[in-house]
Amino acid sequence: MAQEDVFKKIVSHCKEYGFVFPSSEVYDGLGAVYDYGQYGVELKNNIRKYWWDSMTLLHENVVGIDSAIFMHPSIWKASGHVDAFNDPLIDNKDSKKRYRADVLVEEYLAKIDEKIEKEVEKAARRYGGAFDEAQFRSTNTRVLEQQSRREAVHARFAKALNESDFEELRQIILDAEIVCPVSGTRNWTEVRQFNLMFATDMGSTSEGAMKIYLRPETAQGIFVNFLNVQKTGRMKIPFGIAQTGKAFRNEIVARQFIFRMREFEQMEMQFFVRPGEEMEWFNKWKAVRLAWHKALGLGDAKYRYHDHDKLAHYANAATDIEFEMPFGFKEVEGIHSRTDFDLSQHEKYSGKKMQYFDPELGQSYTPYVIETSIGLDRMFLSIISGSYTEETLGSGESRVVLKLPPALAPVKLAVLPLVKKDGLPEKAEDIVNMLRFDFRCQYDEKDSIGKRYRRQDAIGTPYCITIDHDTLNDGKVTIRFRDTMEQERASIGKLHEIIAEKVSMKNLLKKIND
RNA sequence: GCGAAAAUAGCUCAGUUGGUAGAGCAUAACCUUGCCAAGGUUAGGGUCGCGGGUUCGAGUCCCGUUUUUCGCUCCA
Repeated sequence: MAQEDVFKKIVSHCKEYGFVFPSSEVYDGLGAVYDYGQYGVELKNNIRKYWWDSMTLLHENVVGIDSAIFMHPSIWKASGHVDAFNDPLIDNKDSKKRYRADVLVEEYLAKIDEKIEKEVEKAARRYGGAFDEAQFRSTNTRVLEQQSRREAVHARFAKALNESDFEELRQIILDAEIVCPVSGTRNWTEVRQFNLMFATDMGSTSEGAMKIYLRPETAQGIFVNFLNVQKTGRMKIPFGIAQTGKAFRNEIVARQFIFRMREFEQMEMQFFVRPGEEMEWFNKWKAVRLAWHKALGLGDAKYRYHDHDKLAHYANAATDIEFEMPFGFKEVEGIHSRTDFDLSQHEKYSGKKMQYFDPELGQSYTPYVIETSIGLDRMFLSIISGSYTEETLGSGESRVVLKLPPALAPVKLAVLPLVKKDGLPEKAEDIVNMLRFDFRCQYDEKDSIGKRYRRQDAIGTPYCITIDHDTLNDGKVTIRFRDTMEQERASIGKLHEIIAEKVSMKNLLKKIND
């Protein structure tokens, strides 16, 4: 079966069985926004809990916070998002390629510089030792001509950028006769600005309103609370702050189901270390995070690291953990060594000191930061993708089963009376009432037992408990296992213990260290 | 954002040269069977994505639009 077909089936399955719905579907949907359904929300909550517990229970020096989505607008200036998320873009209509308009002009200026240098080199070779470079630069007509071209463009360019005058920016590109490197034509669109941050107004009157942004990442809420947590929690470096929450990006292209959404949830941990020790911690967290993924048991071969060659402005090392989705290996988590960039920026913009006094070293410094940042929705998609299985049974029939890690499954067990008479439903209800406080249970008496097993398979319920006529006499039930379809008899009194062992978050967490 | 394709019931799809909307599965009720789905009877569910146009008449032809998928592009 082709990979795209599998992906389509997964998307359909998510909708048909109440995991993920397109947002606002009755109004034709809203682009790249999705809602989680009755089973989706359980799975998502369980993934979040797995992450949260692994961070805050397994590491005594990692604590959590929950910062607000609204933050002071200056935070996004300090972080670089206001600049980086406001690129002026221009398309070439022939090649269909998109460029940053400012980069096109900068490249053009760099080319003129190259030409001038070539002229100088040529002249230097020709005149040998008697060459007076400064005089050549100030008198040679070709150099002067290039120089004046460069200066004219540069002056306009600086002004246009400063005033965010995109019409002028386009005019500069046209006047300079800059061509598309691919098509070689000058058939350009307008220069457009893509603001990747969502904005809204705080303050109820239009005059007093302040433009604020919906956070494009949760990390900054941790950085600006760094000292609050350090001081009130008596934290000593190295320590980490974890946070989960929604973030918002006005993506130009948002696609591939819940892989890239405009509203999404991040699970981030910023770990503060001594300067100079960052690579050691970077490597440690790389290993810890991969172990967390692998403990889910979806298959070690489905994960790989992808080290970044090109680093973001704040990082001195970065790697992704990629998962093999139906549409290829894709990033689900990023691990970045962010240096002291963020804390230094906030110190600069806020005017408040963001330093830590290290009693062991007897000195103050701005800590370096290792970030682990994982997309909860991407994690959800990777787990669904890795769990979705179509099987042909011995009888020639087929079944669709979500082989979810039991600790993450939305429903832990289904209680099924073999027939809906002779007191079996009543017995089943008793068992549900006994177990419902600890496990999400479902009771189902409709249709044949085989059909009910298939329904539970489709939502990934790891265990089915079946009550038959013998149960009324010997107090034993059948436990049917989702993945193997094998069955075993067990007494009702032991059910809690057996189920707990298999679905507990604790046992999943223990696997991380194995 | 550009290009291409698609959109009919919860899902998968059919629907003739334009003539008042169909199937299977799913769902609900009752009966029957009872350890790996698809026995019987009955019921609910669609303004054919939305808006305009052509026509006596549009699910079907034309235009626009929205959403989705694929490719490009972008990705802190």
